[in-house]
Amino acid sequence: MRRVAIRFGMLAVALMLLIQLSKYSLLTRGLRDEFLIAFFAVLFVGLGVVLTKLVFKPKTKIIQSIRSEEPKPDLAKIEELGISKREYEVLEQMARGKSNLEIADKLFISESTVKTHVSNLLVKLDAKRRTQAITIAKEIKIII
Amino acid sequence: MRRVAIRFGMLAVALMLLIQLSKYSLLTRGLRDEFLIAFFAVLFVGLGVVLTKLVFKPKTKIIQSIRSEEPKPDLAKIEELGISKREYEVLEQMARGKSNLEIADKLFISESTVKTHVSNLLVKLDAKRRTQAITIAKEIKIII
DNA sequence: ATAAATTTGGTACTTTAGTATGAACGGATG
DNA sequence: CATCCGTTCATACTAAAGTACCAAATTTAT
Repeated sequence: MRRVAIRFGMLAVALMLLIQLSKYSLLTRGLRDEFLIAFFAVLFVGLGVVLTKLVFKPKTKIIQSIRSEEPKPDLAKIEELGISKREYEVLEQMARGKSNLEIADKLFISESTVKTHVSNLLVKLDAKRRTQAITIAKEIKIII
Repeated sequence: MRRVAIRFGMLAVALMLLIQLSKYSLLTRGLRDEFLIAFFAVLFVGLGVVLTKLVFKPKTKIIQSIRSEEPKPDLAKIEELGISKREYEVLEQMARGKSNLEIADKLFISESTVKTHVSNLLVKLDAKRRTQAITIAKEIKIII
């Protein structure tokens, strides 16, 4: 990346030197206006490069912003489907591979209640099985 | 790639033209040295900025490279766990919310065979349920 | 070619998952 | 205050998932 700038600078210098050589002999005179300008040209181009790199350097933030696009559950769609808080909690545990009994223990409710919630979720997500409910929920981004 | 070369060529030509202009231009004749230097300083700094932005612009490619990090099933881990091709096919269908019968129909085998494959997968993935197998498989990145 | 692993399939069984239905409780709302 | 909604739970049932054990055909490797 940086090499490109360096190479360009070196090439510019070499180019201008060739121009000078083609027109005048280096031996006849010392430094001349063209050479001075060329020197400053390269110098300030390099300065511009460094400045730009300093100003536009936050690449990590760009990456972060890209990555932070996904971890957002679509709250609007959750409401749209009429999924309640408790149902959503069950859905989250379900998506983590928990059984009905395990979910019941974690949420301090009976397995019957979990079954009710799961059944409601299947209807609301238009799924036949819990595995399908999970894939659908991830597709419509109501869970991550 | 080719564009960079073309732009470089064009910029080199522009640079030389500016050198020539500084020598013979009617516009710059009456101006003093300090002003001239300042003018070129700003000009070339701007040139450096433009150049850098052109050279370092491939943001889309960076994004692609970031995104292309994930869609790679860890083939090494699949072998490590001793998961066969057929078992992996079953795992893929399973992760898409398919039932054993649906998987059987899709892979042209009996439901019994699917059950065998699923059971083997549960052992190899150290899971108690298919939902857990899916989450584990995604965690260790053998499926996307 | 023989051994080893994969793939396939079956039967019989246990365990989860899911459905249907009913009921009770509390909070919010008009 | 009556009603709707969400949450809770139970029973009884059907369906699907998963286990265990066995067996044969096929592929792959040695």
